[in-house]
Amino acid sequence: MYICIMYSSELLKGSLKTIVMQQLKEHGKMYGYEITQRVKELSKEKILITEGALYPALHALEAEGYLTTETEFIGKRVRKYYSLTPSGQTKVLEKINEFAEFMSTMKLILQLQPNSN
Amino acid sequence: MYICIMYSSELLKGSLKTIVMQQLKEHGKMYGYEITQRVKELSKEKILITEGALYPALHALEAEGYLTTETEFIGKRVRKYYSLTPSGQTKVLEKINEFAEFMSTMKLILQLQPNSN
DNA sequence: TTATATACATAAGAAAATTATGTATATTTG
DNA sequence: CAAATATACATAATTTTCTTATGTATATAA
Repeated sequence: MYICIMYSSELLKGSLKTIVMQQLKEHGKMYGYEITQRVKELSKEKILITEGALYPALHALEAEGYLTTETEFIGKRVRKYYSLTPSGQTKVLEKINEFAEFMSTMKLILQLQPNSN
Repeated sequence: MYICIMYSSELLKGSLKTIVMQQLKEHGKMYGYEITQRVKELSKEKILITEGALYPALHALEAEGYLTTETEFIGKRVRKYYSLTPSGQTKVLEKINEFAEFMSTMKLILQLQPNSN
């Protein structure tokens, strides 16, 4: 029996695309399931990206021109690899900066001491 | 003509109640408009809480038992002061801790260097 | 062989904002 | 002094972005 404190629900809103794009920036080329697993591992189970959130986000980012896809077959199973387009590479930097600034402002607003992490 | 980079829209989602409760924790007793102005000032115009977001949030927090209200008249104009209930005082600490943890995880995920703010 | 993991996708519903609208008083400015 | 702006509340319609549920299918571990 576990008690799982997952803030993925409320606080994650608005930062999912940033996380996804950062992973692609770091690893060049990834497929959906891989992203969920890596984020799960990196966050020590604290950020669990659901499929219902991930796939629509990936499709939206592709429609916005930030991602391109290549389909690959592993045996009979399909895998859809996503990678950043040039405009996606610009966008991810913007998003990361924006998030860093947001964190900085929130630290001020919430009066968190500089080394509270 | 200005260019206003406001992340209040996307990133703020899920953290509005935390901000509001933190302000009440710090100042004891505040009315809605006062909260918007203080946060605006503190954040250097970066976090602009809209009325359509604030008032429903305050009403919800009151319904959840975290806030109580006192109505005051300034001349003929009404002012509704909110303050934390005992359970609200507990809750705000939880919320701040949760946010700090979230920031810490995001710093890891987004590979932000410790002093990037 | 059965459960679990991998791998995609979409639809219904909920939560929490934005934007728009409404009401009213107080103050500043031209 | 009139008009614009600031103060102060509130709610409704809409949008965004999740969760939860459902669906399909293959691969692997127990």
